[in-house]
Amino acid sequence: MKQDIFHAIADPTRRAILTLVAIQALTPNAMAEKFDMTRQAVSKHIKVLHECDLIKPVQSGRDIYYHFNAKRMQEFDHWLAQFRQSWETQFNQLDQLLTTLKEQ
Amino acid sequence: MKQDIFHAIADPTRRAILTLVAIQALTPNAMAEKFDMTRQAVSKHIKVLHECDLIKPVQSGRDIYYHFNAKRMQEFDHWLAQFRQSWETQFNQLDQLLTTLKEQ
DNA sequence: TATTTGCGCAACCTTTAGGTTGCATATATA
DNA sequence: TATATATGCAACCTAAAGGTTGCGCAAATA
Repeated sequence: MKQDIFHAIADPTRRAILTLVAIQALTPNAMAEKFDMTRQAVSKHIKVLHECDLIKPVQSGRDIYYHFNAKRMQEFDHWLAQFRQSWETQFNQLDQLLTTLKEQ
Repeated sequence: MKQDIFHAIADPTRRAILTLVAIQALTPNAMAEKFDMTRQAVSKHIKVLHECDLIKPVQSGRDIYYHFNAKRMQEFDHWLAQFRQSWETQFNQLDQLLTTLKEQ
């Protein structure tokens, strides 16, 4: 079941996991040490991130290192693109307002 | 209660609302016409978006026009920034790999 | 003034999310 | 080989999410 990446990043623990693995690939146990919950709870979050391809497992003996998948993360950037024009417009309008106020 | 923007954008209906109001400010009724659910359900989504400041109400008689707040959406952009370096690195590595393969 | 219309709030219901514990399996190690 | 360790899966529980209907209120309109 391919999960929604927006749902995936909605959870703060999952965002923290992404931040961690973006720096360095980690095993589930290594991740679990960083959080105040059981390893199984962390594993559930890993599963969600894995199912939507934000992280990728690399097996090494009995260890599994999960790697950050930048390509997938970039989809957020693409989604945001539709709003960039809006915020540039809004900020220009704010600039103009401030300039006008300053001139008075 | 200030809501989390990550939670706010996790719902597909709310993302659709954001796309709509980024183009043009709309009233709850106007939004509700676009979706296959009751006005009240849409209103709940509006409430979530409003509580986390992604949209701003402007009263006009008994109508309320909700405007997109680009500034708030930009926070999502800032969060993404921490991963930009990762994906540039990964893409460069991919480029190098492809170049190496081509040379062989 | 009486009525319609736009909106928000509250109560309720069902599904999903996120945590727990327990167990099975595969690999590493004594 | 026996044991310890890393991981994933399943069952279970509670809280929250997302939908519904019904209601109240304020503004527009007949």
